[in-house]
Amino acid sequence: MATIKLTYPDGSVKEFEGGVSGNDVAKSISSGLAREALAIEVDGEVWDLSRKIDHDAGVKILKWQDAGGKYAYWHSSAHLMAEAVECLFPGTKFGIGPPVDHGFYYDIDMGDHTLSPDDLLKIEERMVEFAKRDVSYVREEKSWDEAVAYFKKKGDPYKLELLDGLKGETITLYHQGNFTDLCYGPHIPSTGRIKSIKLLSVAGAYWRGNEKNKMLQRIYGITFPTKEELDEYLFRVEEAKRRDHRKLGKELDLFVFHDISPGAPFWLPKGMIIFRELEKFLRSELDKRDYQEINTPILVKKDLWQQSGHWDHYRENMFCVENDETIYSLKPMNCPESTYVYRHRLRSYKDLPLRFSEIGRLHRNELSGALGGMFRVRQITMDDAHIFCRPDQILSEIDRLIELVTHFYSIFGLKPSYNLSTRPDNAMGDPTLWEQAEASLKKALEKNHIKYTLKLKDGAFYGPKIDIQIEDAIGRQWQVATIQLDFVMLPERFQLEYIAEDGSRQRPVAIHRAIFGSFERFIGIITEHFAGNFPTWLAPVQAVVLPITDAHQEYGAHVHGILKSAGLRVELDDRSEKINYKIREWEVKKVPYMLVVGEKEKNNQTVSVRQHTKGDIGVMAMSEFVDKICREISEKLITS
RNA sequence: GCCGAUGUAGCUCAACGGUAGAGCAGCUGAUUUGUAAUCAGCUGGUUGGAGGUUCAAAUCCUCUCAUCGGCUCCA
Repeated sequence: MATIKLTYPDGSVKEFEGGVSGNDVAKSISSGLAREALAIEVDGEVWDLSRKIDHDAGVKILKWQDAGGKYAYWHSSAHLMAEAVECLFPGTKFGIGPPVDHGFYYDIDMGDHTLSPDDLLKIEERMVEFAKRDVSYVREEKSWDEAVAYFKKKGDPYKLELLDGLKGETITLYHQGNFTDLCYGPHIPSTGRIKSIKLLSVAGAYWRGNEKNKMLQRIYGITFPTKEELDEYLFRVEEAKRRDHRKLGKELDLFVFHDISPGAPFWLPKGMIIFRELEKFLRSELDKRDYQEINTPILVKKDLWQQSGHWDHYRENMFCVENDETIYSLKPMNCPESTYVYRHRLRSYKDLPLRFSEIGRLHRNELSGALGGMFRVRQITMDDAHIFCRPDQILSEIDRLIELVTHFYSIFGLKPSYNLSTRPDNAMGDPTLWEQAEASLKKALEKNHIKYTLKLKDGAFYGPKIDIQIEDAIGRQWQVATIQLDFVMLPERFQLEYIAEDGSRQRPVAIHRAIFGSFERFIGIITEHFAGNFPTWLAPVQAVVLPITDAHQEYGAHVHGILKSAGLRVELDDRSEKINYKIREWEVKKVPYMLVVGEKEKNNQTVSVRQHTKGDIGVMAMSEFVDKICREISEKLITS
């Protein structure tokens, strides 16, 4: 066979005989690499190591560290799990079993049998056993007819349904041990690579993600090449649990939920302080940037929603009440009402842009099963704004918004990432305007040196948008802010106009934007992000004065008074308890500063400062401490 | 809404057909303490709710509400 040229990631080119396998390529580089290799990338496509390469190509050997390697590893793990399930529960029908970001799952139909945690353990044990056999994953190409015949014989209706969508194509099957699956692959060389296995949970999932279809049982699992990596993963899961805002919210007296109003928090005094600080921060930033705050009714007649189109498309999510034969609804969005503020006066081109901000309380009747702590509530407080501008002002407005958003997240130590979504097929509005707007969004992102992911055709039907995700302290991504252009929904439906320079009536462009997304969700996110150790400016109690004995209460009260008049949220713990006891208690409450005062401090007019999580940071003059903490608060420093 | 699990004192959990219990918290008293828990006593529950089975139900059954993990949806 002819020789072929393979290009490595470093650009070097090596010649091989045609039909060389990825495995051979890995071996030719080093035996160590061959041991670690899981798959090979051939011209950007991930292949099995055993598959023969017969043309010139760019190649990269994939190991566990590579995303492609992990995916193949977990994909193969899913097959291993399926084999264990089939062995323990013959007759099980298989749906799909792909890898996911952290592990893999397989959707299965077991008829009447419901999997118990005990079953999971048994499956896990069997997987360990099968993995040890160290059998190869074998790829086989079959004609469509042969594949159909195979799964007909096996009696796997879901696989047959999948095959329906692959008519005329060459079908690949993968075998390992006694299990055969319809699968594109790729897979790792053999089951022996899978060393550490943990089945995590079983949950219902609709076949093909469609709620009209039958619900299958989905088993989630994860595997690793070493036990240490599994332990580390499980530790990270524990860490996430430790940070859970539902747990911390209760422990730190921030908020609680009650059966009496599912999906709506009761804000406790301490949580309300965080809420108010965020509002204060938001308002001061928006004031600097020439926003005008408005407030619109919560309860409005359904006529508004008929005009906005929500009545047709969003009605099942709206709470309605009837009064005197008129149907009202609690607003699920602020936007339609903001147009009433716009239309309050005839607007001139000179008035634009108009930036109306609104901290609006919304109600959305989310499905009961969708609720989850602060992350998904029915009563939402949104940091909303609607900017009405001329088309030629889009660029500068987006530019300002990007500056605002970047500034906001930097204060919290959250890393933003940006997605730009463009014109979908069902778009409404002038295509030229779309093009112009998309170009403006791009330009604004580029001007700010922001890398972004382009999501083609993912915009709303009324305009393109920039979605912003943030990454928290433990690497999780959250969708929060959104900047949406709107040529249609508000401007057209509500017939917004401004008088242009030439006296003609023109349509403004509306920009919908939120930064926190919602106060509820954002507070949930930062509670987990900071693990409850809020920066001093947000901390419900910023400092607490701890007199050592009753003899120091008077001085303690003096210190407390000074801090209070400096504007701090400070408490005095004058209980007759041991100092260790008090310290422990306030440490658990995650208060940033403790001021221990006893005989020495009283005589020298000082305070002994203990910082949360850091311990004793020494004795300071009172004024020194006040300066320190006040600077920390005004600069919104992150100290934990 | 769908699938599965769970619901016992303010919190974390025990009791799994036979008188509901512990730790923490709370209250009372003693203790006067130097950087993560002083001691003693006391209070606290129609076992989420409604029905049913049984001589007897926290425990078994039915319905319902809520929560959790997913699916769908989404700020």
